[in-house]
Amino acid sequence: MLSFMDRVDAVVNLSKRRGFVFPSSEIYGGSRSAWDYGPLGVELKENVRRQWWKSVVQAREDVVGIDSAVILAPQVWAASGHLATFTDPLTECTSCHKRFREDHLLEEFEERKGRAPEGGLAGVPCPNCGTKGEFTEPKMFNGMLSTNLGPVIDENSLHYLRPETAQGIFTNYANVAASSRKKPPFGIGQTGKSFRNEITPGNFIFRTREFEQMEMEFFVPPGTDEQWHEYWLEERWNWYLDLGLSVDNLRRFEHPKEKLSHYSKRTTDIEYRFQFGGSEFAELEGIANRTDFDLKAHMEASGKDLSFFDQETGEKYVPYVIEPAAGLTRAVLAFMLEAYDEDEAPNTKGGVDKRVVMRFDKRLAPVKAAILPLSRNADLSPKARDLATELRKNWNIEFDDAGAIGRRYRRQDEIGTPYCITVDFETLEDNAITIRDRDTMEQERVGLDSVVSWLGQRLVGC
RNA sequence: GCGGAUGUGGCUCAGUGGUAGAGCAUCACCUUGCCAAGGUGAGGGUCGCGGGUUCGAAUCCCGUCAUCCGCUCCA
Repeated sequence: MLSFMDRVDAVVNLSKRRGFVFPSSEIYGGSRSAWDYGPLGVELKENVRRQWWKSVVQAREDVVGIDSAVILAPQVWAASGHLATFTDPLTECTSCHKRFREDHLLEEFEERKGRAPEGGLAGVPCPNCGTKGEFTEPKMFNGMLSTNLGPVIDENSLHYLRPETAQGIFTNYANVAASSRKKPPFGIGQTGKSFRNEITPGNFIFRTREFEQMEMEFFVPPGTDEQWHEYWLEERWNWYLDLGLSVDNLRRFEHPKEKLSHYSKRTTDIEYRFQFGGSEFAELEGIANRTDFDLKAHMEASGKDLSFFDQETGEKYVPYVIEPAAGLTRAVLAFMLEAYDEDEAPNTKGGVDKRVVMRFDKRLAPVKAAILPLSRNADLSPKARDLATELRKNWNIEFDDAGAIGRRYRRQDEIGTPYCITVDFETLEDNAITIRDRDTMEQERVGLDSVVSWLGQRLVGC
């Protein structure tokens, strides 16, 4: 049994070797703020995104999608509270060099002693080494990435890259509701990049300063918010299970009331068994009851009325919001870790060899099938290439005629290709090919005419 | 930002003052070959970067950069 960190190492190595994920800017030494997705990685990531979009947006009558800008008006972040709460005062103990949030140090002292420390920070002992009051001057640490818009850099040019996609939904709430003729309960989904100045990025693609989210804001009449919260928890939990995460590797985490975000009434995380830094689980997705916090905040700041008038009951209200906010790039990591497996395959000498196989759900597999002509024979190649061209109309297909057949099977197993199709000398006579299954390694003879329908039946929803 | 470790071909590493190496991987050709590690050959490295010592530096010294592991960041 592989340990978690061995599994992570194996996946990181496989990622680079086969083109899933590369260190960003590697030729200049790399930057751990972000990672780049290679030819297979981008397929996998887009497949995860597509499954989310299908499940949360397209398959539902009550949810529509949008794609908002990354850079919004700065007032948005003032109104949403991010400008205030994403800015933390950080200080460092000059003795042991641990960093702390100034406000946390003061709060903890007061909780313990029942009084404020004399002289502020100077009266607080370091929680790590006990040295009293030896802290650096607190520095403000802003969690949002900033940039300057326009040719002139001054206080008016300062803008922020979104730290969450959600606010682009709230600012478009009225536009979407009116143009799509939706009324609560209904939702707006969006996927895309977000940016946060994480203090410590790391652990592969788990925590990066540039990352991708899949968020949906579901607007409901106040009073029905708690039921809808439960509903979406269930819905999202099942989505991960359906795409192959094991129930043993998933956990729900209920945020303690006193530690909730500034906007939240209740937040429940869906966590995966990411055992980074000694922890058992870490967050994949947070499902929050944001109440009417955001819409009200934007009503007040913008002066626009974002309330809803219900014709049936004659009531006017500001909808409550249930937000399933998932990390796309974290989901990719979870699916990769879950898919990684080592087993044994027979070899030509009658024994068995170790085999690395990514057991992706077919819907997530970057390559759906590989065409492997048994030999580079002049009669086989054209037939094999024609088949590949035909199948590419529907799916992402690889063609490989280099090296021994066993080695080629191994290459496809390693990237999780569900089906390998061999074209052999018999094909020239019987017009049939052999399809080999990734997991069972069993083979089946299928007529060339029916390959498309054979695959079509097995690649439903891809 | 602080502490510790590391930096030699795509990967894993050897090489501790005298003209850069191995295995794996990649590519080409050969092999009628159905589950990797047959044959022949090829490509690929200013040894992280800058400076210093030396007749001579991957190797010694100084600086610098980057990565990895640790520090209440909630996708």
